[in-house]
Amino acid sequence: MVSAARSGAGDRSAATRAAILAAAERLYAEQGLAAVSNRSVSEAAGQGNIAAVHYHFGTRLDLVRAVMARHGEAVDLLRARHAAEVAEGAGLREWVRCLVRPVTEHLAGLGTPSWQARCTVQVLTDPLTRNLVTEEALARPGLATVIRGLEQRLSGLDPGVRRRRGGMARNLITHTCAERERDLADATALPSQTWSDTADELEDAIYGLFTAPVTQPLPHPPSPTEEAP
Amino acid sequence: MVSAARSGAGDRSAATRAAILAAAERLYAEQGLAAVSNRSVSEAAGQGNIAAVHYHFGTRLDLVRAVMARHGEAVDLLRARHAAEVAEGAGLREWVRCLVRPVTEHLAGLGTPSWQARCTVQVLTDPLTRNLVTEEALARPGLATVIRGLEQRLSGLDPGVRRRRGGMARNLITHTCAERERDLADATALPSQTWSDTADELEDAIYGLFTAPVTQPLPHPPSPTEEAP
DNA sequence: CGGTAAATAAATCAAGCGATTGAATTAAGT
DNA sequence: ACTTAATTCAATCGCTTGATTTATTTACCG
Repeated sequence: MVSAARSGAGDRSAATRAAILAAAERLYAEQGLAAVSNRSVSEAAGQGNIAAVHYHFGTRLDLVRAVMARHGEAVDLLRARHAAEVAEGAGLREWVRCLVRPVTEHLAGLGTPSWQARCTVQVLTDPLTRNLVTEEALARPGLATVIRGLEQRLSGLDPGVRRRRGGMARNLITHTCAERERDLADATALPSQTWSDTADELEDAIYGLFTAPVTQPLPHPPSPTEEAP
Repeated sequence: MVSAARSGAGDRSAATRAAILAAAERLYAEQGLAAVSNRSVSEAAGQGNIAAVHYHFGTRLDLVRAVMARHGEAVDLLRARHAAEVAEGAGLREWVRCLVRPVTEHLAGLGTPSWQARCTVQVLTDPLTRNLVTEEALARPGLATVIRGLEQRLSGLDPGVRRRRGGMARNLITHTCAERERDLADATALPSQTWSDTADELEDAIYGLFTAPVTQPLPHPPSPTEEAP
């Protein structure tokens, strides 16, 4: 079906593929995954041909995979660079920065309006594509490095609590960036916040989240679902 | 079309309405809003009739509204009760508790498996229904009381930061509960955490989030999107 | 210049969709 | 028992979807 071909004809193909990916990302972000047909993606990509998506990518899931992979690598390269900079003696704050800045910097680099963050939320929320993303993300080496750095600085924390707070941090980054991206796109007025400001606030929040004192849960009382008024 | 009728025939109607709401909530949670047709909802509700949804609720948006309204009031009553208990001299921690506990307690009361939390995430993520929910939630008196209590305890915070951290807290509650609900539903093994444990961890996290030190953003440097390596 | 394969276009298929319709069923009031 | 209204059922409309197949265009390479 495919594969960028033997020769310079790949230029045309690469251009259409890029157009399709950009169109898909935008439509997914604006309308949600399930609401967007491959037809509308093809049309929005300027291809009068409604089968363009099928030709270049195959099934719908393959297209989603390709859309997500587009930014995944770039972000992870930024992560690796940040991780290399903090090196040895870094504290928790620096490792949190390694988690947040790569995302915001990448988004800043995309200009306004962008759709990546909102598209990510849509893909991450759709029950059929959820796993696809998380698996792909966890395979990134840069992320693994940062997670290791964070775990070292959080070794005092109960493993379960640490894991769940990590998930909260992920949620915070993902959805905060998506909301910020939406604000930027809708902004009729001038933007009051830069991506760097958003990163500052995210770092503060996640730092507070990780360093918050831990309440020891009581051993389960007889009925956990009811309590007398 | 509707309106629970003049007489005891309302029993039958009320029963089917409830069945439809339950089925819709479950399907929305499992498959996402846009992936679920009114037909499949009717069928899943045991109505061989594919037009049952249209008859009892009207359009698709009306059904979503009804599904969301089902739990909204119950949760807000819990919120009001919690707010009344903390009363005057309460600290930040107690007000955070007023934000978290009503949600987890309501979910605990639903038993396992439940779909409310995951359904909420789906409705909240779908671009067509996003606003519908947030507007409805902000009109609740209990929530308003709790927000007022929180703002009093956070008066030292910059209003913008306070507002955005509030949004983060909302994200944290919503998505953490949804993930927890999914874990509970999937759990082949025994549940290792109760809803009360989840509430403890959420309170810790949000308390840390609200009390985290605030980084003062630098006045914008020439180019915020690039920085030399 | 002509051969060749990639890329695009156009046409087709069964399936499912929302919405609406009118007929059959149910049960209450009298 | 019979009227009457609420509810359920069954059938229908025009439209869009994913997937596939067949033609047509494009441009590189010898």
